[in-house]
Amino acid sequence: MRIKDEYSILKEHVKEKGLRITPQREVVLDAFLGTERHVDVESLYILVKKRDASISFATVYRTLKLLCECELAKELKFEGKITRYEHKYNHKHHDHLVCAQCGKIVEFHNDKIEEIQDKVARENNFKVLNHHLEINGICSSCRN
Amino acid sequence: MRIKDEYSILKEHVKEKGLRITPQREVVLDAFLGTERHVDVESLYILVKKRDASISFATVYRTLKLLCECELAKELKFEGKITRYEHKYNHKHHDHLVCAQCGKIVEFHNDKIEEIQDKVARENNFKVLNHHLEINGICSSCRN
DNA sequence: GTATCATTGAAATTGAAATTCAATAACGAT
DNA sequence: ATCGTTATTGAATTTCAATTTCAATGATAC
Repeated sequence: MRIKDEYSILKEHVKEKGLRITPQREVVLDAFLGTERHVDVESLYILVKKRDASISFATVYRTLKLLCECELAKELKFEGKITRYEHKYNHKHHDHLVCAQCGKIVEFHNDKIEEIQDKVARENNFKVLNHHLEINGICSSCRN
Repeated sequence: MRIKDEYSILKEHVKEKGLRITPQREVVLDAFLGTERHVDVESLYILVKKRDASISFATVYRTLKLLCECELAKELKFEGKITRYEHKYNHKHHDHLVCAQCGKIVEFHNDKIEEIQDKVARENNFKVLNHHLEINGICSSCRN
């Protein structure tokens, strides 16, 4: 079985839901895949507009929802910030360091933290669905 | 120096800001201190109303803001949930387990996690301001 | 007592996000 | 290709939490 690309994943997902791939949805997908990570809806909307000015905010929202459903995208809600979306396909789980001043986002992963989280959940008889760890601070550039 | 009680802390804080303690603010403080933890604004408003029906939503919001400023309260923004407030005075830092089904909130603290977080931040040249760790899952009652 | 300034409640506003709706476009069956 | 069905679209509206405005009121310092 070959590795499915993002387009096929979305196609399959919408098919399963009895929906369709449309030119608009393709544009939103392309724009999303073409961005750097952690894009917000507003910025993505602007990028989408560059490719097709007739596409609405609503369609961007709706398509992002579809992308999240099929795990091409992941919604990120940092404290006090607006919702962002990052690429999820072919990306391992990770947490984030966020600079409170410039907004810079650094991804990190730590097995030990994951492990302890699972342990804590187990001790409290919780079945883990997901977790959110966000460290807010000031990055080195902003400290100079 | 004797331990200040919550009332004195608020009093001092508003004084510093050139503001005043008012009957309404006292009622909101009392209601907040009298609740269980993790109260949302709506619920607190209802509790406040029981003591003084003339107090408005705006005053509850404004007073909660004051309580957060002087660290009597802490704002909690769990993913996809409305803002909640917990008692902060005389309470150690902790993280939360949240049941996705019944909303139950369990507090926990783990030194090792804190330690690793600091290490990760240091490695990335971030000066930590705060962090937010939230584990979402299903509690034991909801699994039965 | 008076001038000053914080406080209040009601209502309006904000801002992000989601939804409604009539018009349109795509699909499957024939 | 044509038809009927059903998803999709963009514009506008709505939702919802949260905040702010504003005129009236109340407290404080002098």
